[in-house]
Amino acid sequence: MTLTYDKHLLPAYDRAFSGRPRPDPEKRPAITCADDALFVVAGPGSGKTTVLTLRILHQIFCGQVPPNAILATTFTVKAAAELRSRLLGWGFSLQKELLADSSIKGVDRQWIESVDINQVTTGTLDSICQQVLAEHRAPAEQPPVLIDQFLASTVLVRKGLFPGDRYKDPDFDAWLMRLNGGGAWGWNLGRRRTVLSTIWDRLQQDLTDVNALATSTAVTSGAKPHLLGALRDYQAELAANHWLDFGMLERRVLEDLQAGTLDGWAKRFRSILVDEYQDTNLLQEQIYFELLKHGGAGVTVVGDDDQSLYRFRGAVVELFSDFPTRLKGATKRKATTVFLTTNYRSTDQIITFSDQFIRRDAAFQSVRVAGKPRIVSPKNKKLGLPVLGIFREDLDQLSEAVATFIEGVASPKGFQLPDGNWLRLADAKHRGALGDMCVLCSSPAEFKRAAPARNGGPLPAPEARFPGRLREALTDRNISVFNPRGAPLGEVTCVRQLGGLLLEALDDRGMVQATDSTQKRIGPDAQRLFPEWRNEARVKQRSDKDLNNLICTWQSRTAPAGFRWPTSVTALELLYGIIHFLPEFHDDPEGQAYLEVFTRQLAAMSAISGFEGRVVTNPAKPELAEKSVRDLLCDWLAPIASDTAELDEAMIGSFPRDRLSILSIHQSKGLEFPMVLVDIGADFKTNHHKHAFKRYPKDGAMSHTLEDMIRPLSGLMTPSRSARDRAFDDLERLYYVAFTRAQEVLVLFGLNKIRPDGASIPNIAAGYDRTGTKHGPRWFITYLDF
DNA sequence: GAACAGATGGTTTTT
DNA sequence: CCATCTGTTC
Repeated sequence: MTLTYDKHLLPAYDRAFSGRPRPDPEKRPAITCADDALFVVAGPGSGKTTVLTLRILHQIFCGQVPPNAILATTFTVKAAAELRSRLLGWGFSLQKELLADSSIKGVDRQWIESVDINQVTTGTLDSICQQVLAEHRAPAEQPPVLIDQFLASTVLVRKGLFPGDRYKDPDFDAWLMRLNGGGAWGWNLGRRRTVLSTIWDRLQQDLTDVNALATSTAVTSGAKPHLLGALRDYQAELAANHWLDFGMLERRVLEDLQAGTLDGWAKRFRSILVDEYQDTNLLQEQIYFELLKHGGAGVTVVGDDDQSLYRFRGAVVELFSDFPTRLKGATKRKATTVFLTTNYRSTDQIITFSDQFIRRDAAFQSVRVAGKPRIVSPKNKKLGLPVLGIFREDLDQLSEAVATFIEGVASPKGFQLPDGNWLRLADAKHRGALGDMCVLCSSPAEFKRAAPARNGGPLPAPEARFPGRLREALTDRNISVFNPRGAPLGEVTCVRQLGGLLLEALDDRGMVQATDSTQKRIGPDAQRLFPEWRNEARVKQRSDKDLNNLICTWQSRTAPAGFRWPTSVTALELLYGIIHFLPEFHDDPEGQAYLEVFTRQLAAMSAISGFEGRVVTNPAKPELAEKSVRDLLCDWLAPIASDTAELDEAMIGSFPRDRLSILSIHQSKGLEFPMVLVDIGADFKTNHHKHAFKRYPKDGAMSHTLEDMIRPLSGLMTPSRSARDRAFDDLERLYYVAFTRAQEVLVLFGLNKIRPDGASIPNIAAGYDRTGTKHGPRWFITYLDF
């Protein structure tokens, strides 16, 4: 006898999670279907992770698939962690309950006892590829080293852009600038590097190479030699060091799979499951197909084409929508399609609004999965409130109004709606209500980029954007904001203090910082920020005697009596010495994330600096000592100041309940909140062409231009839709994701100029379609004009 | 409907 | 900084 879903798994589920409703029957085929290729199209809030988890557990417990023969991948680190914790949590509970079922006997019982859920392979495809290459290499082969973004960037600049002053070539520069889609404003070395590395990554993702680019007509003849030279030199430098960057990592795994050297690994899988498949690129698809060709594994892909947001990373949504055809072409298998359309997340009003939004634009419908049904509420639907709208004349009034609304909703009394009813969140008695809401913006940045100086005068102070104004307005109301991405790292107070203390301790009086050779390597941002950091450090030193002692000891490099100052000491030791006096770095979740930036960046720079992140003190050779400090300034602290080092999303575990979170729509993917406020146009004062791409694109952006350039050279056909159409598709998906994060209350806000019932500036999110027609679900927006 | 003065605003996402 | 948008005036 084998165990079944209905007789064993569901009863175990009931006992394990008493009170939680069973997964509805709609999910049954997706969980239990034994076909060897399953295509699950899962709308927002339809329980994607539940289905994936239960499908895996069903395969293990009922299908007796060994856990180590299962591979489950997702798209982001965060999603991977979530899937793993759900899988282990449910897996152990169900295992325990199945063992408590005395009707399960003999070999079945032995099987359940032998199961070790831990052995399921989960992770992002990148992390899995990294592991595979480390574990399965030929005995004599040198293991490839995966390099991070910082090192890759450094190599690209030093080996790609600098040699022969390539970046100064007018033709090459003009071509890069045009691809970037902007003018000369803010066009600096960092931007040039980003454009170049985007091209490089795209070549990998589309399974093309530099040589193919040589035949491209999209590269001007003046730019071509420099473009090819830069990319080839970068490639050669990585090869010489046995380095792999992110894109090459997956490429290597694909090549090894094709060559058969990873057969031992590939053949062990009996089931491969891929979450968020709508964001898969050609390279990743080919890895999955290659794995399937190697063994008899079944495949399950889950996703929603309407939520594909990562074109800039090479995602091609057609790989998802055409999955059955593409799978058949590659492996002769026939996929079974299952739609999950019941949304358990949101109220009926929000579901209807979102559904009308995504179906409103006729030109969008042809890129959606064929025959896709609309998302619907469950039978016992919660009607909920209408979608609310807060629109005001200017940024000042808007931030005040939104802050007043948030304060009201989070208060025990609540906020009175136009119909007289009071809106308050369940947890309003405590400040916990703030954790039940979030503000979604296309960018959480609190300040605009600084405008250029006038006539050589001082830099004007950067102007606040909506998130910054909202923070001010909420601070006045005694509500704090959680927005770790709101300011560049170098502008965050605790980062500035820590950075300044490190600078003071390492480089007393800025002797190293001021030397000429240093100025070449420390970028302008760091040049500007370092003195400010030092000032803040001195203020801190004056307030803490012990901290001051530590810094002074380092400055003089003298040990207490009876000890000798070491000739070489790691900067990590200094870092931990200092944060001992700065409690926010161990107590506060935001602080911990910032500390992690310092340690990660130090580790990264240690790999390329001859001093390995150490401080050398050698009176006989002062130039060595100086060089070791310079390396730390240039490759450790300067990247933090210039925002090259980035905050790791995974370090921000959960959002604090007592603060209002502000996040980008991309960051909100996969999350849900009882109340969501979406910025559909706090930035748009005029119908300005410069921000048209954020609301009503004129034509494609860099990712679309790159697709047009590289896809004809790759195995993928040239895109059938225009760049402009693809830009619209992307924008509609973005707002669809934003709207469907809300469980109970959805609030749209912006300036009056984009107000849906009177908008004068074209804006996808306010009901326009790409032909210029304004549609509306606008009749059921309730405007809050208090 | 042209010409002018004053305002406006600058891409964003990740392994 | 500087191209382009908006509103006003002729």
